[in-house]
Amino acid sequence: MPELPEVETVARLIRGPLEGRSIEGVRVEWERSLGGASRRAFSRSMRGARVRSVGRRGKYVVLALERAGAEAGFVLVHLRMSGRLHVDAAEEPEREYTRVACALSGGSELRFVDVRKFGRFRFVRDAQDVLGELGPEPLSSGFDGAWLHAALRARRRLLKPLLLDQAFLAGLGNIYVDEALFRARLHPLEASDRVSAGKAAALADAIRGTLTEAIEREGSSFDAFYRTPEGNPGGYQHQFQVYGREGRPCRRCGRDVERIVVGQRGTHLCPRCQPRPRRRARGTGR
DNA sequence: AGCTACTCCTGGTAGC
DNA sequence: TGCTACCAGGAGTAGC
Repeated sequence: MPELPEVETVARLIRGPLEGRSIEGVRVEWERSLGGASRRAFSRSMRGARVRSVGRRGKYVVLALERAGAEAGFVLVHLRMSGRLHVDAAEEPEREYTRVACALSGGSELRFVDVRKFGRFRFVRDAQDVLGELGPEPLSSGFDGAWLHAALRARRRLLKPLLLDQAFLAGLGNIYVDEALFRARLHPLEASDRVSAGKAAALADAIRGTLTEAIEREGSSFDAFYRTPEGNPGGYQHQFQVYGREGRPCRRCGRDVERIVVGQRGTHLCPRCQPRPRRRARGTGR
């Protein structure tokens, strides 16, 4: 599933072919991919605009648009489970499951392909309306052990659901949360406000390290869905320590990796490296 | 405040 | 072989 490293890879690879191109026409095959806008309104907003820049915030690919050199809104693409972006020559055969396509100057086409239809290809006037709700970027300079420790203590939540909360920290999904918690030797059911400063620092390092290494390998292709815009699978799935490895030996200690369910999410951990938290004593705190 | 359950979707797969 | 039932999963929402 595309998380921060996959989205970063996509943004980097479509930047070259997209920046500076004008949008000459749009085709909408599945209207709900637009996230509420009508085909007509979407078309009107897009047609004639030029792609000024391509970036990423959290799990969003962000296209900044301009008209006559002035800001003209943004496209926010969320790939969710099965979304992909490709820039193809217009004469290339149609891709199966294409939901939205934008014809570009120079004879290419930006194609949003999404088997499961959960992804979104939205036009917004003000990107901050959406991106402003997100927590900090884990690879930004402001994210470190001290920040994380304070933020964890300000909440009373289970670690895993909190790290998946995009308003808390932007960009992590199911895979990288499991990998980062393993690396920091923290159990996913640990209470956020019981994580020590030292453990929080280890977790911050684990998050940054996992994401950085995954970006270097162009993300993870655990299932058939994620491919880079060039059609290649990522390579980080070969580095997984726990995700998808239930019943197989922990690479650190040899104990079988376990799979539990936390907040309706499949969750992978080594029961020896990540010991179960002690139950909070009744009446503690507050 | 934070938790659970449900919804959106479809290809793949387990079970019969 | 061919059918059905169920599953994964990010995020939004409702209800407790």
